[in-house]
Amino acid sequence: MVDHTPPKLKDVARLAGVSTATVSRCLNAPEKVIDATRKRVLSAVKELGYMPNFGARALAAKRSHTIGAIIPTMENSIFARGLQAFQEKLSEHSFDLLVASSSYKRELEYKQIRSLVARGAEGLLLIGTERDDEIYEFLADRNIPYVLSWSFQNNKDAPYHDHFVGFDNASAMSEMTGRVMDLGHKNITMISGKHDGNDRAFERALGFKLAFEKRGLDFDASSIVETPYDFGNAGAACQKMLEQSNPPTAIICGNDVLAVGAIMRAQELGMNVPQDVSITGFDDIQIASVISPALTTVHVPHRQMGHFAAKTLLDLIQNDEPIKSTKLSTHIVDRASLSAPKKS
Amino acid sequence: MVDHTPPKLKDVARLAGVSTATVSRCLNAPEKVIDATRKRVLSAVKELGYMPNFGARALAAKRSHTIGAIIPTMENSIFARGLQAFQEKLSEHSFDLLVASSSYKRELEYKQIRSLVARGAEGLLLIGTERDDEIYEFLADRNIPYVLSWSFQNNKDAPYHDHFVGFDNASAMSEMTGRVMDLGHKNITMISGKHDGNDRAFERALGFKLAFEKRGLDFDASSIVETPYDFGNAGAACQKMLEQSNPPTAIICGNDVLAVGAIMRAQELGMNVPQDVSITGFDDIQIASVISPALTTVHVPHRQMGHFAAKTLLDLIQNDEPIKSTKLSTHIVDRASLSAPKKS
DNA sequence: ATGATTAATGTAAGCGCTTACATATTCAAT
DNA sequence: ATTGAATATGTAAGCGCTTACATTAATCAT
Repeated sequence: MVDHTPPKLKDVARLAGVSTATVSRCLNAPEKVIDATRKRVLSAVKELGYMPNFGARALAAKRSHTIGAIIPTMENSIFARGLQAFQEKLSEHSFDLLVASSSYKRELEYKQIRSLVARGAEGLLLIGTERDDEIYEFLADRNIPYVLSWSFQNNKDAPYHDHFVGFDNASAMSEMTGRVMDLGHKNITMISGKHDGNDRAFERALGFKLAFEKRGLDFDASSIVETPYDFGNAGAACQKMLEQSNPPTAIICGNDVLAVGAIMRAQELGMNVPQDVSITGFDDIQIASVISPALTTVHVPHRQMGHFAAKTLLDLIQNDEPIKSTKLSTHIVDRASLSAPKKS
Repeated sequence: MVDHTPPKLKDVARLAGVSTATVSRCLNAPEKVIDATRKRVLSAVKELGYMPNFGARALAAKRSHTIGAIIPTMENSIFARGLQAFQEKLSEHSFDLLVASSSYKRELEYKQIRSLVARGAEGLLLIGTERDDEIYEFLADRNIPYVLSWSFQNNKDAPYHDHFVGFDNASAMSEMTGRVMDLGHKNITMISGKHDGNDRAFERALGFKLAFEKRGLDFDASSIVETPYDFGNAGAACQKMLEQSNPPTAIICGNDVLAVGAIMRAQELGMNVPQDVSITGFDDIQIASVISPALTTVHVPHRQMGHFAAKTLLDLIQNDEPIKSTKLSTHIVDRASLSAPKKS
């Protein structure tokens, strides 16, 4: 029968003939231990297959080497990619990643924030800004660093305004809308993701509106329709728009999934994209280049965002650097789903 | 200045006028405490905003309420979906999820397995079987439950043969290959993912071969080419096959990403899929239904797998049920990329 | 050589919980 | 009332580490 209790610090100390303090130092501050003893200790560690107990270590040192992330869902590839990059960077610095998903539910997110903090997360990655002040106060009270990602806002009054590692959804969408207008489209509508609890969706819709205002054009609020994040709903929204008496010549979508849903439906309805109707996306995920016609969309540097977010958090925790937002840039990827409207 | 040290169990006890033991019981075994006191304690907890310290709790109770998952990468949507489902189920049972990604690197995976165990993971989700016995021994030694997912094998000698929650890659692929043969294809090749460290890829290739053997057909090993997991490489492999003197009428791909890469390249080369060449996939991810022609592929119940894996692990940990494999079933989704070969 | 510094190691006091065990309280049955 | 079992609560000993402080060894200037 094998011994089922893992070796402890004390066992290592005994085998190496030193005190537990010395073993601990070997592991956490090797420079404080003379070469000869360190070698002895390390070989004892190896011989016993010793691994420090996390709970004990966290308790004694008040450090967990853990960072938490709460994302709406991993199934959305934009988050998955960012999270992957985030984790890679953390791993480089031997931090572990605790993941929770909120399914876009506000209360669930709060619960999870609290839970991760209670679990000793030394920092948090959060998506967007839509949450009660209470939560930001909680984080501030406990002195827990956090970054807000996939967003960027300039509201200097907000308690979190310097915590962004993201991009400006509104101006990116405004730029895309401007591009569409420049091609001569006059009748443009938008299929937007649900705004509730999702400031990215809201900001993108805002950007759409901004483009009209910037050019002094009339903006009709009913040109935006909100719909859940999937092909079917986007398709339905698209069909409704196309079947109006005065159908749009361009439909701007809040993200690539909606855009793909729209394209597929438009094609099912016998329309030609982009000749009959142009359709644009946002995010530049894999399907954007697979769909035919390939999707003209806004490229978002998801991986870069994950890396930066990790770096920022690590700097805050390890080097005590002050928090500071960083704004990443997006750009439009020209593909085939957007063209000038046909003359008629 | 606000108080920066969080409240402790002792503070709650003092405020409620009870001992720390009673508070602890209120939180962990409420039925052992009389209603009146429990109410008093809970209101004290709320008033102070108390949350138990994870490290201390883990240390004292020798329980972490944490399960670890090591997946090749979250960027692959098949894993992301499964992981999401896995996490949801864990969350229902108030277990937290610790995630690490191995980037398909064996040594990295070992390191992470050890690290997660040291962090007190009470169970582990692992992908596939390709690893040294040493690791399985380590897990057995420490008595750490684990499940192997995305695979299913019947090798009764393997130390892990009863730890599967997955599906049989080989027979699923054999079935798909059979389907292609039934349509009359004689010259069939396969684009496979890299086998090294990836038993799923290996098993799928094996299934391809099995289909030939099952029908007593000659199998030419050179009909399978291994290629990295991306559009470009799949496209290159596809092109090479198509430019042979005797090109295949059907190309079976080890997964949907490879299949999509192949389809796109075939179309670029001016070929018509499926008239000139049929192409099939495996996994049934989102792009499979977006690509044109829509991909005929093997549907894998990724979410179901995640749920089951979580359930299995939870049963092992909480109810001490014995480990037992469960085999999920896959099925072929008929879409447009596969048809009979054209007469010539 | 000698005391003063500095470097290496040891001693032991927690970190904030859980839980076995001891004690106090309740309550049914005599 | 009295006893005893059952129930509720309290006491205090760890859990396995880190680290301030004490001690000892090594180094150095004089």
